[in-house]
Amino acid sequence: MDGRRGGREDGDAGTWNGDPRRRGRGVALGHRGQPTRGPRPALTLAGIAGAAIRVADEEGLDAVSMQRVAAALDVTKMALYRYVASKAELFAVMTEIAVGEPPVLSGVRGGWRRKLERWAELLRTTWREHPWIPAVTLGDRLMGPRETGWTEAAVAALEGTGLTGAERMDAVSLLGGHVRNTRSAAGTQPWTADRRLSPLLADLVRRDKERFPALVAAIDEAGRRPDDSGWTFGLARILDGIEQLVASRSGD
Amino acid sequence: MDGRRGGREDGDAGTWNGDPRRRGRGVALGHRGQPTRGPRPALTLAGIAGAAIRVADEEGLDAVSMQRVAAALDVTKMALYRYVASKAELFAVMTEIAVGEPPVLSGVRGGWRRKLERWAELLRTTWREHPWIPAVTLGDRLMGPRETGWTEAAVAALEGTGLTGAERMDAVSLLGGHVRNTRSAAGTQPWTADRRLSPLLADLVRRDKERFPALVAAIDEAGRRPDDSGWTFGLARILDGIEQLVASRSGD
DNA sequence: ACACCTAGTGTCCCACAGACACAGTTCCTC
DNA sequence: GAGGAACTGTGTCTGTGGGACACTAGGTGT
Repeated sequence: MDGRRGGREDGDAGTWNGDPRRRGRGVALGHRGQPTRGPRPALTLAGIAGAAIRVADEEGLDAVSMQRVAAALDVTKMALYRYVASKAELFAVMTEIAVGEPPVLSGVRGGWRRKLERWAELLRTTWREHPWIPAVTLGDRLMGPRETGWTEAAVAALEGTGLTGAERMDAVSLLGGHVRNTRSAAGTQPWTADRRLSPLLADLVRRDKERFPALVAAIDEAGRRPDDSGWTFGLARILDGIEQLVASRSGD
Repeated sequence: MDGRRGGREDGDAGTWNGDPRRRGRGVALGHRGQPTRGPRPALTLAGIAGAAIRVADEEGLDAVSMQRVAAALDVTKMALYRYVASKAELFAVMTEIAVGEPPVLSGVRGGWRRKLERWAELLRTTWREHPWIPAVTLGDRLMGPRETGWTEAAVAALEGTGLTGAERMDAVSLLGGHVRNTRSAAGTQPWTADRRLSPLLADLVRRDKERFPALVAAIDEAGRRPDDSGWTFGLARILDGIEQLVASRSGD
């Protein structure tokens, strides 16, 4: 089953050169600079990444081993190293493909706020389909052009607001960070743990009522809330904050 | 060197029972419920966690292997499993110890905003000393009592603001998330990569000026900025947003 | 003195990332 | 058309990691 090779998960993802200190040949996400000498490649970078993405989506990031991905393509693990210099690079390519083409916000009416709102929602949707993205995009790494394209779109939406360049970038960072947090923070806060994890922490909190009185009060008062409560709340707060800054700028 | 055992990194961290489905004996972060039968333990949970924390602080989280930690304590790797059920549990104990005692904000004058500001700064400081914490506190997991105590402190600061219980929790989540992001997002955004990583991405962005015009403009206008620019910006925006909500509530 | 519990050890297994040499392909050049 | 040259996928090997399990040595109750 699923023994198909390659897999055209994606047609053209631009010029993504992976780790250039290792591979001089023009490596792109598909056909590009094919050397004309040896046997034809049985795989494509996009196909490999696609298989890896499928594994990650279905079984989690930890299930993504070179072995596993290779098996899904009916190849040996070492074959993958012809396309990818390391597992880290595989993750990079996976990310670049999974984030998809950056959105076009010019069609969104209503000024920067509506545009950013839309941008954040789209990003959130994309990341929801690939829950492993937050974990992979953590720490020092290279960003691919599509990923950069997402940032570009958001920064562009803030042009003409009177914010400085640094402020525009910080604002986008802030918003993107919120998406990341609400996508990856399951269980990080006690109430989310309360909702989905063992009742252990809830026990701890409730048993030590005198130790966490404010928390107990808040939890009891909150009751059942929708899953995306933190998302909408934070989004509104952040945009309100930015709006206030924008207003103060145009008030000069 | 550093062959000292135990290590009293921490005196009393409360009742942290790790994974209770596995260990019935009263395991605390130090002396507690010592059985009186066999040979004296050569180690303590706190000592082990302390050694692991030291490794993580100095060489990064990836350097924390059972072998490595055991070696630092002059013990076999398997000896650690007498104190810890799994590596995940070791991480949990490390975190619980590393976050430290939650702050007391009652001494902070100036209302909830100043309190939260202080809270966030303290959290940030703590996390700065242990840069691995964001990575470890990601995903589903249990929160220890001290960690919960941090949340408690922040939620308590919001009492009397007119916010609902859910809003109080969401606000704290939002703030904590911001700390997490500005602590772990190095290289996640193109300009931070620009600053500290290879010039590769900067090249990409600049070479494709026509592809990322808004980004180029923002970067050029921003120039050199302090490292914590994103931090202070986001903090101010978030607090402004919360303040607006608080105001609207008291205006009812 | 003996039994019983307990702590650290030694040995084993499996999964994983990656190095490296090799064999089979395909085209370019003489 | 015959050899390379260049290249792709394979087989094999090493090192490192987490963890299971049986065992030995140490200490305390009866």
